[in-house]
Amino acid sequence: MSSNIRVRFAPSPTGYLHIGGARTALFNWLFARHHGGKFVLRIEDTDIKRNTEEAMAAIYEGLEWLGLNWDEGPHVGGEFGPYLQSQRTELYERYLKKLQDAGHIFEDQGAMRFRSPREHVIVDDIVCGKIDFDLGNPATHPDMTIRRPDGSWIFHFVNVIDDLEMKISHVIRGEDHLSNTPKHIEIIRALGATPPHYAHIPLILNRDGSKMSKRDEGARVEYYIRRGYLPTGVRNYLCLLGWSPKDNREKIDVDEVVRIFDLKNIGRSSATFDPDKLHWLNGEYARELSDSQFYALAIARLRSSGINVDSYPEKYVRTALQTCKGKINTFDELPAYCGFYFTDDFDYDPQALAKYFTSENKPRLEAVREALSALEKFDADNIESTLKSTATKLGVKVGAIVHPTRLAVTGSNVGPSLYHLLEVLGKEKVLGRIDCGLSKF
RNA sequence: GACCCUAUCGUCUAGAGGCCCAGGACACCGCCCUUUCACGGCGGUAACACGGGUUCGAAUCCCGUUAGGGUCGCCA
Repeated sequence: MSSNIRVRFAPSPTGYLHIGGARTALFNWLFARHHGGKFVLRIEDTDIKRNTEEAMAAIYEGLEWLGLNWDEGPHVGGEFGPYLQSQRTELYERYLKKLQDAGHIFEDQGAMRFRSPREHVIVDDIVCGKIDFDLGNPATHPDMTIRRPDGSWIFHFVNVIDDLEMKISHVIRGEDHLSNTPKHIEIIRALGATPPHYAHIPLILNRDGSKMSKRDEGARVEYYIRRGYLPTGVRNYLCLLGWSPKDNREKIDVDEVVRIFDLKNIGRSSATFDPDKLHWLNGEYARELSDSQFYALAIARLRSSGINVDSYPEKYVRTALQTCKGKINTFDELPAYCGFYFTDDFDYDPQALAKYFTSENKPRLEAVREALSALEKFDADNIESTLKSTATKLGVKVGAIVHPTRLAVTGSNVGPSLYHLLEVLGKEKVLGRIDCGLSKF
C-alpha cells in the first residue's frame, strides 16, 4: 500500500539546526509517517557565500538525533535527486527557459525577475484557512528576483521548482512563509502546474515574546544534545508546541503521535518555548531509562565533563551511577550530582555548611564516625541500622545525623541515598571524609 | 507604513453556543511520604485582552480597538 503523500524539510545550511526548524521537520515527518508517505530532505544551498559545512553537518546530526529519518535526500538518495540545490542548476535553467518562452521573465541589471500577473491569489491553507492576497500593488509586491546577476538562484524560484519536480504533495513550513506563498503560486501557475497543499505552522517565540533567533541560547538543537537531554524528551516536547493530542496527555510515545497526528489539530497561534516544561518532560524519559541505557549515557556525560571515570573499577562506577538513576532530569546535572564519587577534592557548599556544621552537630558526627568505624559489614542495610541506633542513642531524629554526615562525605546537602552512597564509597574513604568534615567545624 | 496571521492561568494547551463562575500539564505555594534531593500522592494561587453587537444564552459567531508576530531582499 503506497501513498502519494510526499513532504519535505528544506533547510539552508547557513547556521545551525534551529529548534523551530526541527519542529517543522518533526511535523513533516509525523505527517509522512502517519500517512505512510515519504519524508524528503532537501538542502537549499543556493546562497554559496553563506553556506557552511558545519551547518550541513549540524542538520544531519540534529535530525538523526531526533530520530527523524528521511526517505530521500543526502546520504540515502532517491529517484528525484540530487537533493542539494547546488547540484540542480541545469534543471533550474530549463524552467527559467520555459518561463522566458512564455514571456514571464524580464531582465533587470543582469538579474532575472518574474513578472507578477498582479491578481488576487487565494491560499487555501490547512492550518490558517483560506486567505485572499491582493498582489495588485507593485510597490508592496515587487516582481520577484529569481536569479542573481552572478547566475546563482533565489530561494523563491528553486524552492518552488523543486517542490514540483520532487512531487511534493504538502508543503508544511513555518508561518514566516505564509505571505510569500501567493507569489510562489504565481510561478507555479505560470508554469501551468498545480500548487501543492500548504500548511503553515506558527512560529516559536522566546519567553519575552520575541522570535527565537539563532543567537538565543537554546535555539539550536545542538544545545540540547550537548546538555544531556534525551532525544525522546525533546521530540515529545516539540510535538506539544502547537499541537495537542486533545486528551490531556503530555508524555506520549512517538508511535502514538504518529498514529493520531493530524495537521488540522495544529494551533494557529504562536507558541512560547518553555525550558522548564522541557526539563520536566525530559526527566520523565530519563526516569524510565533502562539501567544499561542510563549507565551508557551517564558515563559519556561524566567523561565529557572531565571526570576520570576510567581510572575507577567498572563495578564501582556502575554501582555509584546506579544510586543516581531516577534522580536527574538531564544528564548535565550528573557531574555536580555525583562528582564526589570520583574525587576527594570537592568543595563544601557554604550554605549547607552554615546550616549543618553547627556546634551541636559536631559530637553527633563524631558519634557517627565511631559507630561506622566499628561496623564489620559496610553495606547499606547495616549502615542504615547503625545510623538509626546511633540517633536513638543520642536521643535525636535520624535526620539530625544524616545531614551532617552527608555534608561531610559529599560536600552537599543533596544527593543519592546516603546509606547507599556510603556503601559505594567504602568504609575507609567514608571515615577519612568524616575526619575531613570534622575539621571544618 | 502596507498587507497577512494570532489573542483562554506566568508558559504549553483543552474548549468547535448551553456540560465552563472554564479542565489538564509545567512552574510556583502548602501538606503527606521520606535518610537529603527527587519521584509519587493530596490540596492551593492563577486565564477567556478590551468594547460593541448577534442570541433566550458566547471563551466559543460577527465588527471594531488594542497588543503581539510575520511578510514586503539580488536571505532562506
